[in-house]
Amino acid sequence: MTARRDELLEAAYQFVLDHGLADLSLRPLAQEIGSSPRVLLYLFGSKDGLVRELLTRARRDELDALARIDGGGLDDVTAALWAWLSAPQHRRLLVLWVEAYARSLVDPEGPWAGFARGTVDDWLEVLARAQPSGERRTRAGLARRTRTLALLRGSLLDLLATGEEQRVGAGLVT
Amino acid sequence: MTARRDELLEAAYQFVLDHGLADLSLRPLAQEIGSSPRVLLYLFGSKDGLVRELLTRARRDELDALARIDGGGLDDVTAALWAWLSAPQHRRLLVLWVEAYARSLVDPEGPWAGFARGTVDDWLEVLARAQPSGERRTRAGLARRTRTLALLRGSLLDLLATGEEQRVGAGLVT
DNA sequence: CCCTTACTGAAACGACTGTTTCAGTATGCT
DNA sequence: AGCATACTGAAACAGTCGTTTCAGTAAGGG
Repeated sequence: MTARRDELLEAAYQFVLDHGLADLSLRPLAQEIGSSPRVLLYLFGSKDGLVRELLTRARRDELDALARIDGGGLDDVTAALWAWLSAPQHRRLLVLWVEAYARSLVDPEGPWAGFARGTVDDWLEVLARAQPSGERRTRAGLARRTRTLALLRGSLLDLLATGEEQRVGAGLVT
Repeated sequence: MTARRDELLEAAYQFVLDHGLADLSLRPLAQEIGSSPRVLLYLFGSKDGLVRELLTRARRDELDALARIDGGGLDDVTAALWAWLSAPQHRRLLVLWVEAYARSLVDPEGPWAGFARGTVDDWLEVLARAQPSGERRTRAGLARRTRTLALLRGSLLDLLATGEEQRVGAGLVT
């Protein structure tokens, strides 16, 4: 059911990937995706409801990518993750990701609540699965995947700001 | 001259540290700092002008901190930088920093234009000064400080989301 | 004393916001 | 046939936004 809802959510998601969340407002969005504010409110309850679903949608893209990565040790997984993070076709998603992350730091209320915290856990879990089960439960193992996560995300921030894939990539493998 | 201007900018800066940039609007801001929209517009030209100055003000705090750090090799400087980044009293500033960073990624127009790019350069330069002049100009040297920067910033993102200073700190020194 | 400079108050302007009200249509089940 | 369910359009609501207009005060130098 609610086929139209899914369809509009997908269209809105594409719109948000192009324009960001910060200045999102219902009338321009509705116009672009061939709908109306009235309908969006009917289907999603409120603007916050819509934004919540958009973030869930974005998280799904992220989790799908993470799920596709398996096998190999921590270094292999790190390389695979970086390949995904640095792919040009994912840039829009990752910028949206940074925006939502920032927003959830500033005010813990609202639709983005818990986004930053949740995404840390998602990624740490993926990295944990890449560790031998012996190392996984040690304090050193936790430290190592925390470090790996920091390295990946710091590199991502750099890449998104500068676009210098070569320099950033070289830093990662050093 | 324009003593009142400096005074109001400082007050507005404190306000923004508490409330973020995303929902900033003139009337509530003016009320809180004992001014009026009229005066803010007169002194700063426009809201964008005010935001520009606020970001410049934030960057000054950042650069002051960076300037106070000197001496020692790259590892010493990294430790000193992390001590500053992880200090609780800087958290508001760093959340504001992430917000401005994200915003400048989403739309390159507006007052935050170039913020992300500029801050990468600021930090890379500080790290470069911590490298022996021999290493500094090599490709490997660039890669190493790029990596260090990524590590610091990725750790910062983690810390701001989770507050788990111990785990994140352990990841950094591993 | 006058005139410039710095600053301020009150009110309005037009544009926009999320949301609501009231009205429908079209489809498909019973 | 009847009726519920899903969806939609147009218009209005009350509020906020950045900015402008018109008005003024207070201080300091010539």
